[in-house]
Amino acid sequence: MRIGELARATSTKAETIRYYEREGILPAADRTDSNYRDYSDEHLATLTFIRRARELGFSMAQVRELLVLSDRDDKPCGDVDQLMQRHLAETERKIADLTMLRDELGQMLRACEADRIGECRIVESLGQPLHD
Amino acid sequence: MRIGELARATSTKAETIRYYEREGILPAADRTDSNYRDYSDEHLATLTFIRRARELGFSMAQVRELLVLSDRDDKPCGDVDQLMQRHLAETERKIADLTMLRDELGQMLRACEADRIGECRIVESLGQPLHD
DNA sequence: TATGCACCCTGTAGCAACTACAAGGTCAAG
DNA sequence: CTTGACCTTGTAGTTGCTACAGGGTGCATA
Repeated sequence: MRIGELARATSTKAETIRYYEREGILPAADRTDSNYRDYSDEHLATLTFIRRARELGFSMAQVRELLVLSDRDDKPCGDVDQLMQRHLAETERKIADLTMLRDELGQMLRACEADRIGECRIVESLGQPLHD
Repeated sequence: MRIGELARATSTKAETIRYYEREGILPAADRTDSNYRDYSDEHLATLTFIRRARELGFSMAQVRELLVLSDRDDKPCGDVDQLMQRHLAETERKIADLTMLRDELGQMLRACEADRIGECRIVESLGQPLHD
């Protein structure tokens, strides 16, 4: 299949596919006589894998690792599992951070509401020093 | 104060401060005879504001807006409030996304656990097509 | 006075992970 | 034979910094 078809099949832009090839994350495709890229079903599977992992928040470097691990038949589970665990922990940290952030934003907005008669306090509260 | 002192006072790298100046987000400082930047307390207040807003997840463009709004004395509250509301909503969306992600990662890991005797299923489940 | 060291200056290039052109080649339909 | 959709390469832009390189300044100490 040509790059456009692969792009549609994986909800990926053709430019992104070429970028993955340049980065060595997706193997280069065969070429037709007119120099068009000609992808196989294996390419489709690999790109699907890459996009799914990216969608799950894995970095390109992590996707690279996952691809190497998924290629090995000998007990890859331990390594993959570890990568997933680490990623899960990081995701939970992000959620916690964003939740604190949300609470802080909510507080600021409520402070503003409560202060309708007087002055808006949002701007002032943004001027408070950082809490390291 | 010189750039290093301002940097320490705001937990910001000097390079970042110069970057903010280049971007026009922090006003240029006076210069000493030896061409060193010489910052005022107002600069300190503005940079504190910027860093706090960035820490709260506002983009540079949003910080720019906030700075303009916070400079106006005439009822800026409505506009600031709206910006905050939008940012809050976006933050909540991100939390929801990450929570789904976390659940999915957790499921994959459990599938792997349950399958110790057989084969690891993480790699396969990563190969599933994307859910648009 | 010399020297060392911390600090400052400008300018440029790099990071992640794409995205968006520009300028041109290919192919099938009408 | 032309139109339009597709493909090619190469380069530059995005966001928010960060990291040099290669030089100048300011102050304490030997």
